Amino acid sequence: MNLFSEIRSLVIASLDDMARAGELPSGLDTAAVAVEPPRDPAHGDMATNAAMVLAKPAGLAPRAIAEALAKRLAADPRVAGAEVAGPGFLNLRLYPSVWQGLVAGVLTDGADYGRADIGQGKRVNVEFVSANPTGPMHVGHVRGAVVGDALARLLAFAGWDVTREYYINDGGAQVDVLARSAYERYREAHGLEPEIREGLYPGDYLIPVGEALKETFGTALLDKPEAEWLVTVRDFAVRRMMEMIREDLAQLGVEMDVYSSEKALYGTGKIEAALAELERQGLIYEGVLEPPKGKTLEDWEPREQTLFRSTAHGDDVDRPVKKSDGGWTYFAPDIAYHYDKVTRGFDQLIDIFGADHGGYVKRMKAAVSALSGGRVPLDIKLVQLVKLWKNGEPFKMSKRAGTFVTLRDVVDLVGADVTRFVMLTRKNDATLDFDFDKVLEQSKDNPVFYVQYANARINSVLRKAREAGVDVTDAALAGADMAKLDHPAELSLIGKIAEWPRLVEVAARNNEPHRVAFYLYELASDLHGLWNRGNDEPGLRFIQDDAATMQAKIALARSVGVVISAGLGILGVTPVEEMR
RNA sequence: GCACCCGUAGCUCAGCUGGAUAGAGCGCUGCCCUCCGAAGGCAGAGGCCACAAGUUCGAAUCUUGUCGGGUGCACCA
Repeated sequence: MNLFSEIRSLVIASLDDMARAGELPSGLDTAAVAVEPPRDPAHGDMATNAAMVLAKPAGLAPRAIAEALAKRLAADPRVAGAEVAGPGFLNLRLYPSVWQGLVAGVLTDGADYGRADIGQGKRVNVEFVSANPTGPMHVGHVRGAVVGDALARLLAFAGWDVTREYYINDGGAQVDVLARSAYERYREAHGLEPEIREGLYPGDYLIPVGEALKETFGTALLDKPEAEWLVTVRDFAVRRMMEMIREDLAQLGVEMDVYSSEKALYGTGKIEAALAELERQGLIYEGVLEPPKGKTLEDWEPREQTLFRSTAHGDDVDRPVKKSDGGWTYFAPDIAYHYDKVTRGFDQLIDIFGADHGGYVKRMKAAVSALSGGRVPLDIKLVQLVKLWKNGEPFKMSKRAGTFVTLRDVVDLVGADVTRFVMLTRKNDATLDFDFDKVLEQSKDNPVFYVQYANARINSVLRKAREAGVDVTDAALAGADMAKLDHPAELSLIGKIAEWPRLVEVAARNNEPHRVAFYLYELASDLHGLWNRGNDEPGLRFIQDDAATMQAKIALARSVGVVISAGLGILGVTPVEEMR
């Protein structure tokens, strides 16, 4: 059930007819022909730009095409009117019965209403969070986690085969720091004074790791040189951190399909294989980089390094893949990891990065472009900072971690549903203010509440109707006499419902789950608006004396509920039945 | 110095991958509130879409430049 695409099909078919009749040249590209809801309701129900898009390739005046197209469209039983307007817009009005029929369609489709197949089953890999396994997740990670997960749900709803993936950075120096920090806690567990030197991780969350080390290894690791315990303690601590992170993610309702390890790339030939592929393409060479201009590097000295010619794929400078001591740079395993994703057969890759990694985008895209021969597009979404506020002041400190606010701090204070919704009330590249007081406020300017409240109201009238003896199952409601929904305010609400499938497609095509949150707010607003009008105009209330009328009104309310549930499902938010 | 992101109402932000008279919430002004479900409702004022050129039937949206804010810039992930 997608009214806009149905009418678009009608427009395309009519254009084909015109071509056959010689009114248009044949073989015109109609890809840019759109059927959209007009901003101004006075412009009818739907507008198409067909005439303007085709005017130039057809060599005809837009208004001439529009006139001819209007004539054909007007012959369709769904079309009540087709008028040419402005520079060549074609405004369509549909018979109310078409809109009314949509309500039944929504109730029949149920949770599948709005589901799209623009992904055509293509395999997409969404990599997100990928927090270092050195501590609990903090707010900075939360937004990335929510955006990534909601995007994954959105793409699945739009017809992609989605894999959610977490890349564990367990191969670098920071996990050695973790090991040393955990070792001090291990000593502490044995009653020794821990030395949390500068540069180690001071958080309390390592205390239980120290205890666990003591339980597992007893005194065996005490008073030994670092070389003897480092690997053991590191692997142990990383495993514990990943367990903790999984629990953190579970608190948010995020579940990964795949965890990939950076460490697992070393010594397995995977890095060498990825580099060999680049080498084969002549993209690896020994060279010396220019020092960055305008930035003073006191210890700069020209050095010959192994470089990846990323400039051949759109980067600004070539990037080193080997350090001067011969070891891999951090970029090398990342190349290998993305090569791995490519070879696993994904048609499309998406990375969610923090905004501070913006400088990393071009080189990563260059690598994927080279390694996939340009076949696999990589989209990188940068997620901006979240500023926390509480009692009108910036909220910075955590009881748990000492220096940063953790995911659990946030979820404990406001709950997972509120956290998720609020994280999606800005587009990903805009900074977001997260005010602990505001997000719990029960008012119109709190979108979470406003949308949930709409759903609660819908459930409320459903309950009342059920008590009044109306069969409120979707199947029964779908059979209601929708002709009763003839008020402009009701038809306008149906119009909003009709936009849902389009919204899903646009949001998915742009990888922008926040659009769903904004749409839900608008939909809720329209429902509340109709509800409020019912205060003055009893005829617009959902609860009616006449059973047949009530059934139709309830069907409308329920169809809004269907969309709210589907939309919240994409955001990963549970719809509430009642406001406490 | 270079790259990327951003600049839309007093404030916080949407804006459909180029469409018609640019929207929402807050704040402000004026009315209304014994109404299915309270946590308000209706209406109004408020804009050179940072600025300047360009592309075309048409630009907040695309291109270039300027200004302003943020982020990142061998051998740390």
